[in-house]
Amino acid sequence: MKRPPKASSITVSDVARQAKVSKATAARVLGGYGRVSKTVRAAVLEAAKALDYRPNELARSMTTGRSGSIGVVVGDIENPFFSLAVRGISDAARLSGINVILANSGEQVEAEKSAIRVLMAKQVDGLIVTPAQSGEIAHLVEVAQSGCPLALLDRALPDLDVDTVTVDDRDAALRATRILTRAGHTRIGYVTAAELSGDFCGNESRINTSSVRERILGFLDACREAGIEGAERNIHFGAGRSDRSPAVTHALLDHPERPTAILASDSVVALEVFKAIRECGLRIPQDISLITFHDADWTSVTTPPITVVDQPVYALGKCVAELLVRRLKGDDRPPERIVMPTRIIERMSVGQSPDRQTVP
Amino acid sequence: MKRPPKASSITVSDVARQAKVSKATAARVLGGYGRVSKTVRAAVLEAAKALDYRPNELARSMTTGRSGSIGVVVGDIENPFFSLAVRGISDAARLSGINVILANSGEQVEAEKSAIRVLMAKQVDGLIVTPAQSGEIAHLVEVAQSGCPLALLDRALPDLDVDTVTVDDRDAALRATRILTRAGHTRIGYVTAAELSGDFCGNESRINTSSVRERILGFLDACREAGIEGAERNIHFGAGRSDRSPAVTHALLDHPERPTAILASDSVVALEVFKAIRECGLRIPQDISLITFHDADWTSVTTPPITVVDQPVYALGKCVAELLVRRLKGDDRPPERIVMPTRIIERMSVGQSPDRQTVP
DNA sequence: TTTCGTTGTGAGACCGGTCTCAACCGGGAT
DNA sequence: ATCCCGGTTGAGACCGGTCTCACAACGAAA
Repeated sequence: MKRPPKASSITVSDVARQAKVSKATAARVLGGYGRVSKTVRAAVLEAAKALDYRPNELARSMTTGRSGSIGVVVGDIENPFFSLAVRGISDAARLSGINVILANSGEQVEAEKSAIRVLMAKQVDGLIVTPAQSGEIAHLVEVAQSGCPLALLDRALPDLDVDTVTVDDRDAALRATRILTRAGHTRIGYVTAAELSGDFCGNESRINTSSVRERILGFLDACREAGIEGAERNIHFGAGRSDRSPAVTHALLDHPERPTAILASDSVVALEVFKAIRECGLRIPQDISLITFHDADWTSVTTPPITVVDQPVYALGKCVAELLVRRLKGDDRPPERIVMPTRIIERMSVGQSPDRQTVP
Repeated sequence: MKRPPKASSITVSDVARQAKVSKATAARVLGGYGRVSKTVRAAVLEAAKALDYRPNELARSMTTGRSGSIGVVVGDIENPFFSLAVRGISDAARLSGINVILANSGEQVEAEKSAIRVLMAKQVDGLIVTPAQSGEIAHLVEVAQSGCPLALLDRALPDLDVDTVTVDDRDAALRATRILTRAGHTRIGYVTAAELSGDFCGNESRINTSSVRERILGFLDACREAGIEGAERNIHFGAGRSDRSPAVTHALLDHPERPTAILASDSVVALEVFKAIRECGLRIPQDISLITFHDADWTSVTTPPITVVDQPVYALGKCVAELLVRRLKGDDRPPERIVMPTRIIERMSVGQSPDRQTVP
């Protein structure tokens, strides 16, 4: 307070004085509430223009209790999936005159908690979160209970009944995997960036992120359907942007029983896998087939172009934002859980299993 | 104000009452200023914990005049260049306990102005902007004059003397183009997403964005150096994410005198060009060579992998943010203009000019 | 002419913090 | 015993808005 670094700005009182009316009246016309006579309104407006008055949103928020902004906590803005979703969110928000405060959790619950704390302290009117862990959601429950509208993006939380927008992860994984099994693949690897606390051992309750779990479930469904046993052992965690990532993917490919097909959980992982496949001197799709979630722009320009699960990412973001905005406006219908459909874009990265070709 | 939607929260006064001290004293320990005896501090802290007190940052900002957040206005978050830069910014900001309010201008000056207005009204402590147009900077000048620290990212503004971080665009373009000219290319196209108001006609003052202008200047330098005439005619604007983009790139390639080499101004444009080249049935690098700015992750996995100008994007973001934070802390050295070096990563997308091969 | 209702305006409380200022306290110097 | 002093505390102003309430002015209805 000592040194207001900004040039002390024009306040309602200043305008009121200039227009020779009371602060209350000036505030009425400037704030656009209550009734004012035409003449006075004009006088105030003129004074405001002359003084170049700009309202202090902070002060306004202070009394109204509404800040006019929502907080968005995503796993990783750099992931094209999230940047596209964020654009969907901001576009929808802007349409309602709301702006977005963005925070990155880096998929770390602690960072997520801290971001939420900060955003709440900033009095955001609502929150959109892609929860990093479905195991640790106390902080989210707390938000919801505090009455702050909360919406979940891309990842559902069974125990948290709030507006949620996801895609049909399980079904998508099922369909994608089927493409692989129908091409005769029996050793199929699933690679995800998610980290696992402890060992998987086929116990899906260990998987903390709902979308990851659903996809794995869909993957296993398809494997089971095709009579593939022990598919659980081919699920690999911890790929993605971490330092360990190359190690994970290479370990996968160097293995004597390496998979003949891989399903990647997002485009960042897929890129890593794609690079690793090249480095190992393997060919797609002759030696190994690849399908990935997210139709990232680059997937269509590789040689061969890659078969993908196309998620309506922008719509996903737009949709949560719209849901949240509706809440802000006072809608109190029971929470919705919207599941958006995905479609598979078949390109050239899936081939017959080399196993099948050699056997007959 | 009628209906505070949030459950009315615990305030300093509540804590004070519970701890049986005055509001002032409670505020002192909660706000961490002034002197308080150990015993009283403990009592207040205990009361705060019991009541689950959380400070209202808005109220705090209100009196201090500092909001603890900075505004960032970028052209397009979806462009990997910007998302990476934004991560650099947020990482640096977080280290200083500052958070980031992100806004998208979509490269539209009006949207940029509006975003800045909103951010200023929200009392951000500082602003990082990638100005969409170097011609219209009145709003930025105003920000700077109002005493709000402002820093420019990726694009310099000669007439605006504030902290600026850019890359050596001109030199980078020169070096990249030289690679092309030295491979014998004489018909070289430069493709950028930037829009031009009016016709170019070789008049670089028409180009509104500094980085775009610098690059074009570098490009022309190299062409001139190689004795190529009329290179100006091979500069193409308006590619990128717009609807017209495919038209622009195709028109370029369908032209009878189509270039034998292309320099793309960013990875989004390059991807568009890459696709178009494929669709025209042309081969890289035999029929046409390609270099692009920004070492986007996909550029290394295409066939062939693409030669790029590698900009230190993350560092760029981190650096502006650090510069800005320094200002916030009261540093009043004269503004710095930092130009970061780029390097060219030569991959496989540049070949000898087919012209040269046929002639001798 | 009195009464009522409507409309426009001003005074001042309030939001939840920060910060100034004065009062109070006990102990050491005088 | 008196004075001074630093440490501690409480009262209350303040930030820049919003909003309640009281009141004045005026025209219409009774």
